[in-house]
Amino acid sequence: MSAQGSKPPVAPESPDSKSVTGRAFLVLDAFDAEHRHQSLASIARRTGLPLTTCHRLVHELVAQGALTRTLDGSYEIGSKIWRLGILASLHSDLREVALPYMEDIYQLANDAVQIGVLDGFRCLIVERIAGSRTLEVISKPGARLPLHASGVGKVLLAHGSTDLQNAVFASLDSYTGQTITDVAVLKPQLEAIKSKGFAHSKEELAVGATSLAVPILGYGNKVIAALGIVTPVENRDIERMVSVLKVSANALSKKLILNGMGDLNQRV
Amino acid sequence: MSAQGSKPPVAPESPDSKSVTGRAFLVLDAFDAEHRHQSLASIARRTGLPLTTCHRLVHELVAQGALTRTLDGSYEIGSKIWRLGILASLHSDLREVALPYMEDIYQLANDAVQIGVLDGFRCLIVERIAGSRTLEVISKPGARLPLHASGVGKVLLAHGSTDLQNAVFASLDSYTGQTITDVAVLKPQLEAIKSKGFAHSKEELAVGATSLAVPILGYGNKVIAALGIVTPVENRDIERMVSVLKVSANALSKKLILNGMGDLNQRV
DNA sequence: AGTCTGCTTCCGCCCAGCGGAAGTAGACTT
DNA sequence: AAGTCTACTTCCGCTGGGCGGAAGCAGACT
Repeated sequence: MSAQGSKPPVAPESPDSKSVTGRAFLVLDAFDAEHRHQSLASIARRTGLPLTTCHRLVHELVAQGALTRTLDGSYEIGSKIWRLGILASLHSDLREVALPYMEDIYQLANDAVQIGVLDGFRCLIVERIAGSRTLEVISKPGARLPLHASGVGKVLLAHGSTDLQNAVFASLDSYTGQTITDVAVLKPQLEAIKSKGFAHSKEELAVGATSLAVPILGYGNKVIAALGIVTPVENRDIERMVSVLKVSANALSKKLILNGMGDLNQRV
Repeated sequence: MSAQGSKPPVAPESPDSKSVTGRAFLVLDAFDAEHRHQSLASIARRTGLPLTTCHRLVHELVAQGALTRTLDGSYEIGSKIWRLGILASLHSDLREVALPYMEDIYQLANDAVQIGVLDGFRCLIVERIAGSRTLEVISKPGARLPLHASGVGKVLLAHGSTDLQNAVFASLDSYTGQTITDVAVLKPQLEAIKSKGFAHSKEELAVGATSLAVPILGYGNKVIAALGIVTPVENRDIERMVSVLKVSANALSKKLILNGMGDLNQRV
């Protein structure tokens, strides 16, 4: 271990199949929006666990109610996990309080509105409002967007620790031709986001999707979340939309602090 | 064990701290709506696990993102559990589809509207709409109501297997003076619910809360959920409300089957 | 009959998990 | 300032639960 004294950029995203709980969560992590129903064999394949081991774990998880077996024999996330999940402050605090504010913005903008928090080296989308007209992007609740290629992500990255930034800089994956993969370009942009108070992302994550985002502050003016909109085309009236977002974000910040929710802290 | 050949009424609710995953979920189960934030010691106390063991488990769970440590040193459910939870069909299928129908009912009734499914020997509340005016009952999403003392619960119980019914009959806890604790009273009522197509519960779970509920059908007319309203006082116009509920429930049933979601099957 | 792929049961080896004991840190009392 | 809480963390040797290869079972496709 060295990496210049700062935390090496490997840290998260590594459930580490060593411990039993590690393996159990490897199994659970095999499930995502595209793989909500899976056969035992599929889980084993995706986790890399030996079939027998996987079989035992899956059965234990079913016994716990963490997984459920459906009629066709495949497995899916069970009610216990759902029940526990709604106890997370992401859901019962942030989401609950933010929704009305998000709806206000939606009324004005008619574009998809989203709110996200820092989760490891990604931006976790906590809630999203979108009309049927809106393009169906990859940012449903629960999605984890890259920090360097989305409006909300950039806000969190700009206000994040240098440790976080360095870790992200170390692997700037490209998604479209517009994705910023050069630290020399990204770094000044993050500075601008901090000074101007909003982030802008033009088709950096998906072609045709442009986004604007502003920070939401908690105790001690610490950035605890990001609020943003995603528009299908380049929005001409950036200034106006930024104003709308800022007003809502300020109100939301105050409301959160007032309700004693000014510390949705992540990080281990 | 005997219990007349049928499954003994002990079966569920027993995570069985033997296996490691069992213990891990014991820890997670220590969290509920009243205990969303807990200290390590509190978790150890509530689970009955030795402090050291609990300490190790909690740390592993934090490393997995299943728990998060907050600023004040206490723990709460982490983002991973939340992320996984929204993949459960309860959330992404039932809840999503049912909400519009529930809002329709809310417009007409202006009482709390709720939808629940069978979860073990309880009725799990999947979603709920309630105005600020509405009394703050115990039935938030994620709550697990007794089957014999709530409208939605009774619907599920009435259409449940005899195994389920016998298990429930074995322990009819009392919540108010109105709670039905006598099988001889409950049994005919369940029959009536099946024939009349709706359940009625008058202050059986909480004083001042009366409820009406109807079944939601899936493939093969199997009851997969219950839709109900909770009113603060005895609703004079029962007939009308039952009609409204039945119309919505029918429409919802059709929609669910149409979308290929006619099998939100629980049970191990 | 032959050969898939997918799931389940069996069983002996061994290391990961266990938890008592002891140590650290803060808060509150005397 | 010494004493005593309660809350958390680290250490370490013992052992039983987890491990996973192998083999058995069931259906589907050739």
